[in-house]
Amino acid sequence: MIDAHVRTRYAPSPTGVPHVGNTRTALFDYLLAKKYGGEFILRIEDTDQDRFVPGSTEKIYQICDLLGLVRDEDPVSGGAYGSYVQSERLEIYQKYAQLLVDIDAAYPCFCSEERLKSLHEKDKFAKYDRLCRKLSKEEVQKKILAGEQYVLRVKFPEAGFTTWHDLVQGKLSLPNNECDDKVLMKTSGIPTYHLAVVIDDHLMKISHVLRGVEWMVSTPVQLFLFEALGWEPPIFAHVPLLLGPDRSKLAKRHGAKSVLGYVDDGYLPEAIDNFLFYLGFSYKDNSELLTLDQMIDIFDEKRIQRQNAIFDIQRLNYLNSQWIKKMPTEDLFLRLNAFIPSEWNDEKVKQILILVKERMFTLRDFSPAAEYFFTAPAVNLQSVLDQSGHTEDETKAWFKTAISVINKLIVLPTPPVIARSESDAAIHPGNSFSSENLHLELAKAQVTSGFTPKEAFMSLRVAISGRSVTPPLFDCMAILGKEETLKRLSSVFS
RNA sequence: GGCCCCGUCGUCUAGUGGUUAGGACGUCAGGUUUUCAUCCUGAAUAUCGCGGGUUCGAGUCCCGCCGGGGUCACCA
Repeated sequence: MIDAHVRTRYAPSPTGVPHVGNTRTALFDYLLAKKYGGEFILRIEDTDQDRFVPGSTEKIYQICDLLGLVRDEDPVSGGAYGSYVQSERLEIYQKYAQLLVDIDAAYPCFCSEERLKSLHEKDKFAKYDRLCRKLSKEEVQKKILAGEQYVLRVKFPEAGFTTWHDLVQGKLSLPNNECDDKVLMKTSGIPTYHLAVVIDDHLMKISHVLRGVEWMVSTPVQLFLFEALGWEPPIFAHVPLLLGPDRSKLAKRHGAKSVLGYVDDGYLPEAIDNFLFYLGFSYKDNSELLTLDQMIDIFDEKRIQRQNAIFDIQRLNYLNSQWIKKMPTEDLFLRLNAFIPSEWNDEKVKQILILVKERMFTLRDFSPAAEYFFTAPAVNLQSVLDQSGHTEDETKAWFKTAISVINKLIVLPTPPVIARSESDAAIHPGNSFSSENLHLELAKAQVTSGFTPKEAFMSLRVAISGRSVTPPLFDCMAILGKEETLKRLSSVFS
């Protein structure tokens, strides 16, 4: 239970489209804020001008929108503590950087890139040797006057431990000599993460910093800064990472996609939310379909998993297929739009969807499973014969029978509704062209045909669809319509 | 390599000293079906990373080891 007013923030860098691991942290940020009736804030951390990728900020908004992560404050709609873009807050950082120098918590460092590089060449894991920390005020003054370039480094304690209580990790205690004097301000006058994050989190009144465990070991530096500035630090919560199948931090090389990529692949945002939630959290058997609001209720910061989770696409597939099945056909139809040719008739698509949704894992599965309804397949006689198990003449006779049976059924002005849809046979009298009557009449004919049900119906299936795997045969015929069904059946032997 | 975190079926996990170590995904088999999928039923898969303790009793507590991960940038 948390008493304080909760304000969390998702603070991505616009260095590309964040992958799902990063997005999961955003989900947890959102959940924590909403669980306690607080605010969820989006801040763009664009202090690395070199790695900036145009367009990423928009992609970040898109991802949040898709997943339903509603922001209370962000760069677009603003808020009481803006700007929410770090590059627009440079004067603020400069002011506090100066303050840190004044209170002797930071110092200018004139070391050249070459010197730093040589330090690392000698020892791959070398820390900054704090050379400039020993410079006298006069020496510093002289160098600055001489126009020497410098960065600002934190004057981090050389000994002792930094201890804090992490919401997820529990009590953490790191030896101070493991941290060196991190750069706070680059020569460009732009702050590094360590400085900017502390200032922003304080100024924006962030109560809980939820971020990936990769930040755990740099927390002492930030804690030191909070203390130096006389500010109350937020509560830190370091959440585990998402790992690729090879167990290393999920990355592009694993084919790690962004939420946008998965949506493109036909995954529903609802399923992605659900999937991300279960990766690192458990509720019942971890397979129930949960809405965002339900996740808010269920979420408990104390129960966030501590071990890294491996991204398993099969679980996403499962959740996605379940969401597809659960979703009303009308709603699902709306989602399908981007995945089907625009010339396909809406009503027909909906009818097919009722049949096909049971068999879909992603929205992309629809189109290949539906195309023969719109385009007559090329059917070769041999494949029909393979299914019928009879000679060409016998098969031809069976088809003739089937055709005449179908011919007797009358097409009503109302569309032939398939068996599984909301409508029922009542509005379709016994002699009408409907799935149910097709079933009844063709089954009767099959009995006297000398064909087994399998032979009789599989051959018809191949004839109308060109394939041996389709939804129930009579439903398919009903959707195809009497005319088209007959056309396809007769064309086999013409 | 130093430091830190983690370690229960392939995967997500339940488990807070006494359980036949449970569930779900996946896998396999059977049932249903004219096919596939759905659905239903069932099965296999975990010497709880390993080794020592503590205890009448340990997945649960302690120690050591091993394994995995993270981090050690004027990147976040």
